Amino acid sequence: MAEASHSDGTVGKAMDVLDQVAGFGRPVRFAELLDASPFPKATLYRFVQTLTNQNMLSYDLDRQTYQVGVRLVRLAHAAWQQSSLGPIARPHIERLSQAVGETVHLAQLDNAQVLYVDKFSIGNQPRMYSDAGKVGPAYCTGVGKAMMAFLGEDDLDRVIKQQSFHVFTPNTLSNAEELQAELEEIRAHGYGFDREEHEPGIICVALPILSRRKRVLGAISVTSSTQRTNLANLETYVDQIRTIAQAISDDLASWRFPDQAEASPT
Amino acid sequence: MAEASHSDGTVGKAMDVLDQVAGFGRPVRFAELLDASPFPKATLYRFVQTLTNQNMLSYDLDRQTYQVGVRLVRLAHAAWQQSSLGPIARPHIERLSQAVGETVHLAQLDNAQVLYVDKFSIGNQPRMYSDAGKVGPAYCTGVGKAMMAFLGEDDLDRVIKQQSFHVFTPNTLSNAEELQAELEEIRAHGYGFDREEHEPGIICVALPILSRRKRVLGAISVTSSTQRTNLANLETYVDQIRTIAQAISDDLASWRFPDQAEASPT
DNA sequence: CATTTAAGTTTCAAATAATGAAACTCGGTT
DNA sequence: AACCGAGTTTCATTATTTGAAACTTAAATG
Repeated sequence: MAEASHSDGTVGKAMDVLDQVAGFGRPVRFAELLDASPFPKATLYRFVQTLTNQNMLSYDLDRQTYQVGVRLVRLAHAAWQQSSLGPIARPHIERLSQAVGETVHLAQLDNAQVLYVDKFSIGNQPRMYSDAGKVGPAYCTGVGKAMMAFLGEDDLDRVIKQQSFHVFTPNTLSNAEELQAELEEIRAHGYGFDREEHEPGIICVALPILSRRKRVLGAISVTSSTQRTNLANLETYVDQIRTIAQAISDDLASWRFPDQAEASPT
Repeated sequence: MAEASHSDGTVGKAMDVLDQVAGFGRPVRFAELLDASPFPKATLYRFVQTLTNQNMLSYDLDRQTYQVGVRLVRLAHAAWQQSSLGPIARPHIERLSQAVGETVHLAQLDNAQVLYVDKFSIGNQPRMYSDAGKVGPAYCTGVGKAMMAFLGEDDLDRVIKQQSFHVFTPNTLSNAEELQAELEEIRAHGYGFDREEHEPGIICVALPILSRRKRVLGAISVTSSTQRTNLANLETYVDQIRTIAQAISDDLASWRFPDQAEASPT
């Protein structure tokens, strides 16, 4: 699952351990972590101790398992509010979702992955953290490709190198060349599709959210299923989505809070 | 705002820096951090660099400001799902909220503070991360007092020591003795109120969620305003809330995932 | 446009903290 | 009673962190 760079000393390593625990997605024993860890026993042990002290992990005495700690929820509250498009975009995507009668996703790039920052579904209430915070592959999602298409050359190269090109469906793009060609298309049209590339039956149309200086801030998609609709029909939403994307970008700029880097470092 | 223990080496210090940035609640310049930091310039500088590399912070090149990074949102997604009552409790509190027609909060203890893990309001859609992840004082909220009342003696002592006893309203309990007396009451009745102790006009009734072994897992409250209702009326919900609290506890136990420590460490 | 000042960045030897092999402890087996 | 595996601690070695000071911008001022 491609851990981050090992070049950041002790703190970087500790963050890798955090990721590792989060990756399990369930309470995990020390020995399980050890098996999957590049660190020797004593070293890993101390990391886990430290992180637990810090409430970044929590330890279940009875079951002797570690989990990601609640301190992160608190920090994430700040992160979502400060560092994401979430709070600014929310009213817009809500309006869009209601206008088109489909599910709308808002995503940003985190490392080389798509991070879903918000979602508005028709009908059911949004599921708090169970949707926001989710990550997915960039090379086979509408939002992922829409963002990649508008990255600068260096960033794009780095991001492409980090794609796994795992094949999920018959339509999944399976190598960098196919992806590059697709991105070229998207750049030309200004929008892109997900043609059941990640999940069978799930399609979407996506547009990037760009800053004034044409930096990639995020992306919005309108998602549906092949049962409900088709690509040609989704394409009719493009103008509406573009308007919303523009509105979000404008809001961001005027809320004195614009043009954040996201989608660059390391 | 009471940083964590300084006893955890490099990683602990780095986490303190994270908290500090999160505490600002807005993009912040290096110099601002430096002013408020115990660390010398070069040291703080390197921390901020490292955290930025790690995507725990993000840096806005144009404005030269730091913010909490999106990687935290990803981690929090895992934390909320794994380490909180959130996913298990959600259907229950939704049902409760609809039954009583009032806002329901779900909270856990994080350090000595109340951390709101979920919320269900009547009428309006929940505001994702803007509610979940919020923290508040324990000594003057219904959920806070309900949890404290059922802590073990050692834990309780530690938590009380960390309360600030800031006076928000004429009804705010302003010292440890008053609080102890109130907790005694709550222990006797099995539930507690917030009598406009935190915000004028806001009242609630709260019950703890206890594990089989009587450990404090969290708390639920039904919140309203003095305009809409009064304490006597809220009290009529106690049985319903108790049933829900019990149901959450049972679900937790059967989902093989129970009795986590939360509300102990440091 | 030369000068000052503040903010941010880099350096480097000394001080400190991290490292990990190995030894130890403690339940639970065989 | 010896064994085993999981978890924990030890300690000399090694590598990282530390922070005062020097340096580099970039902007404000005379």
